[in-house]
Formats: sequence, C-alpha cells, structure tokens
Amino acid sequence: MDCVVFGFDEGELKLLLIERGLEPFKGRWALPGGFVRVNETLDEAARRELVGETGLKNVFLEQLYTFGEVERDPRERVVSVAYYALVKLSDHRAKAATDAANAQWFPVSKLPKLAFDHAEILRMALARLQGKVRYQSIGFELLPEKFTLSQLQHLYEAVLETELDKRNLRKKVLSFGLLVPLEETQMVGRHRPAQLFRFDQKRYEQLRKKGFHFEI
Amino acid sequence: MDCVVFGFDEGELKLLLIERGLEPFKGRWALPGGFVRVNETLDEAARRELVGETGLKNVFLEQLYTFGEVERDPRERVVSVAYYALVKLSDHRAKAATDAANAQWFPVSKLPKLAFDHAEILRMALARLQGKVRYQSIGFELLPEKFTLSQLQHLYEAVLETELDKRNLRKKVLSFGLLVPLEETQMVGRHRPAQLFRFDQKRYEQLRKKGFHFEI
DNA sequence: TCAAAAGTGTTCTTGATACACCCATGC
DNA sequence: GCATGGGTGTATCAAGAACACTTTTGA
Repeated sequence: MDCVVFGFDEGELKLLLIERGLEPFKGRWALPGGFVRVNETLDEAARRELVGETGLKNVFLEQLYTFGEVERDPRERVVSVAYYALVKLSDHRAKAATDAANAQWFPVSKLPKLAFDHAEILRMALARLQGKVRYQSIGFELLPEKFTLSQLQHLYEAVLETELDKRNLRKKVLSFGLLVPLEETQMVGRHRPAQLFRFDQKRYEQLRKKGFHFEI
Repeated sequence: MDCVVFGFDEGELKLLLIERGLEPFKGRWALPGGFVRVNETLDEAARRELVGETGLKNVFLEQLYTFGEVERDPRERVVSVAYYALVKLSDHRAKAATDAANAQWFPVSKLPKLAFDHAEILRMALARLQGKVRYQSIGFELLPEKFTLSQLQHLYEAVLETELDKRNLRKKVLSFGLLVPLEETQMVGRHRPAQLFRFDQKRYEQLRKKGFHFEI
C-alpha cells in the first residue's frame, strides 16, 4: 500500500515524502507506504500508515488505484494499492512536519525524483484531485476549519493550476448556502480583515442525498 | 481479480455472470474472475479472463476498485482487484452467449443473488458507469459499430435510469461532430427506417487532446 | 389508412463570463 | 496618506430545458 498525502499551505499544494533509508532507492524520496497485514482491511492499512507518518487522525482518505506492473519493484513482484489523503496542513503544521525525521513536505511544483513508480502514482493522484475538487467538497479537507474566501480561491487556483475570477467564485460558492460566516475575522497584514467561514458538512450531506450536485 | 462485464441488448443493460460449480457458494451466480499470475500485470489478468469467458477481444476494460475486506472470502484472506468491461453485445450475441456453458447474460434489473461481495462490486461498477457515461465516450463501447440515434438514446436511458428528450439529445450529440452518418439505414418493423451512424473515435481522441470536454 | 418509430425548430430560462471600483486596516 | 488585500453588482452571452407535429414505412 502506498499513500499520496496532499496538504495546502502558503498558497501551495504540497506532498509528504519519506526519505528511504534502505535499498532499493536508498536516499531517494518515496511516498509513505507499507505492507497490508492479513487481518486488516486496505483502508485500515492506509490509515495506520498515515497516523504513523503524520500523527494525524480524521483525515480524508480515499482509494486511488492499484498498480500491478510486474517490474515495479526490483526485488520481487509487488502489487500496490494506492490511496490519497488530504490533510489540513495549516492547522497542524508544526506537529505534522516534525513527527518523522525522514519525512518532509515538498511543494508539488518542486519535487525531487521519486523512487519506484511513485511518479506515476502521483500523476494519477493529481489527476484525481483535479477532477474531484470541481464537483465534490474535498477542497475543504485541505483548508483549516476556519478559512477565508481568498484562501479557498487560492486553493482552487493551486490545485487546478488556473486563475479564477474573485467575484464569480464568491458568488458561486456562497450560492450553495454551505459556507457559514463566523463571528470572527482574520487579520493578517496591513489591510482590511477577512471574513472567516466554516464549511457546513452536515448540510452538504443532506443536500447530496437529495441529489444536490456541487460544481465549481 | 474480478470482472464486471456489461452489455447492452434489447434496450436493456445486461451483466455477464458465471454459475459457480464449487464451494463456497456452489450453484450461486458470481462475477467472472480468477487469480493474477506472478508474471502478468493486473490488466493482463483481467483481459485473459475476459477472453476466456466471452471469447471477445478488443473490449473496453478499466480498473474499478480494489476490495480488501478481511472476511470477503470465507476460505482465506483474498484481496480482489475489480475491473469493469463494456462489450458490444449485439454485434456478438450468438458467440458470447454460448462460449461458456455456465455463463449467462442477465438484465441488470433482474439479477439473481450474487456470491461473495459481488453485489457490492456491481454497485460500484454501476455507479462508475453512470458517472463516466455522461462525460466520456464509453457509451459507444456498448453499442454496435453502426447504430441509430434511437439506440443511443435507449442506451443512455437504460444506463442512467432516466428518460431523455429526443430532440435535445440529438441536437447535443450531433453538435459534437463526432457521429458520422453512414450511407445505410436500418429497417426494423413497419415504420420509417433510421439513419445509421458510427462514432468517430480518432477525431474524438484528437479533440480530447485539445481539451475538448464531452458531456451528455 | 393505420400504427409505429424517425425526424425536425423555436422559445424561454438559467447559469457562465467578463469586468472596475470602494473599503478597512497597519504602517 | 498610502499600500495591501477584502469585498461587492450588472450586463451580456451561451447552453439547457420544455415542447408538438410531420415523415416514412409495412401491414
């Protein structure tokens, strides 16, 4: 099992990598991963690995694809079920960054060369993320609990690698009625403070059962 | 590996099932499947199984999901990579139906009880099919090479389980410029003969590379 | 001449896009 | 008072949805 862990911080999409201590690919960066035990499900294995590497519980986790090329591991035949995870990195930055000494967050735009077929796994995870973020609420899994509409816009711009119109995006996301304005504002820098919102997950689930279809 | 094989015939979406000859679930119907060999990829295993059961080459095949519940096979721990396939059933009806004595096509609306967790695998395959058919050209994989617009409409109606407006659907699919009208017409029953079309796969690939986005 | 499916246009409504200025704050 | 990002509305255009009658054939 391998796990593509995405975070969003400082306006950039980031990826968690582990520096390999053993051959093959010793010293190269790789996706966190490990072997599935006989008495645990695939999901449980992915979540166990995730907790081990990041210390984070309650993160979004979804199966991505299963990679079964015969020569993908030079040692022996290994089939790998890949997952991808979305973590609220800016809420847990300090913790997540330091838990594993050999783990590090890289901007997706500036990655080192990866071990095994992990570049291909990442490519697929990015494609999935870009596809799903437009019609599911998974974007909010990457934002802190309380966020501003500018943060939301920057997230979409980073993931989709495009520029978006501020007014049109705000109009659309607010029209869903899923963002709850909070009492607080966020004050950073010498300019007007920004309204904070939270995403109403419960209401989203209700609407989705009634056939509601979210789209950015 | 398990394989969800869909066909479309007589206006209905159909599923290929195998009657199990051995325990567990002896006598119950199951998805075609088998074990992946050490020196073949997952895709190769799925295609090998598909050729064995249907005798069909060149069918659409895509990985669906990997099922890893601990108790999904009562004998021992088995992880299964599920695929789904789309076959042009009406082109090959006679051949496909008789190749394997214990194989049979069932309307998706009238299925027997399935072995193992195959009902869940099917549920997921149906969801995938319903999702993808709207924005990819996979629908044509279920139609014969030459088809009428009514057949196309009935296919979408069967897969999506809705009714569609004849005029709006024709307007939209023809607007893509991907359906080539043929010289021939199809004459069935005592009414006006229907224009036959073929899907221009090459042109579709070209457009897709340029960012073209198909949607029903 | 009748039954049965094939084929064809227009109107209305909705949502997408494009676009420019004022506001609140810290320095 | 000025630099910085936060916040807001309207006009235009394109696509989706709703809708009914004529055409061609075989029996």
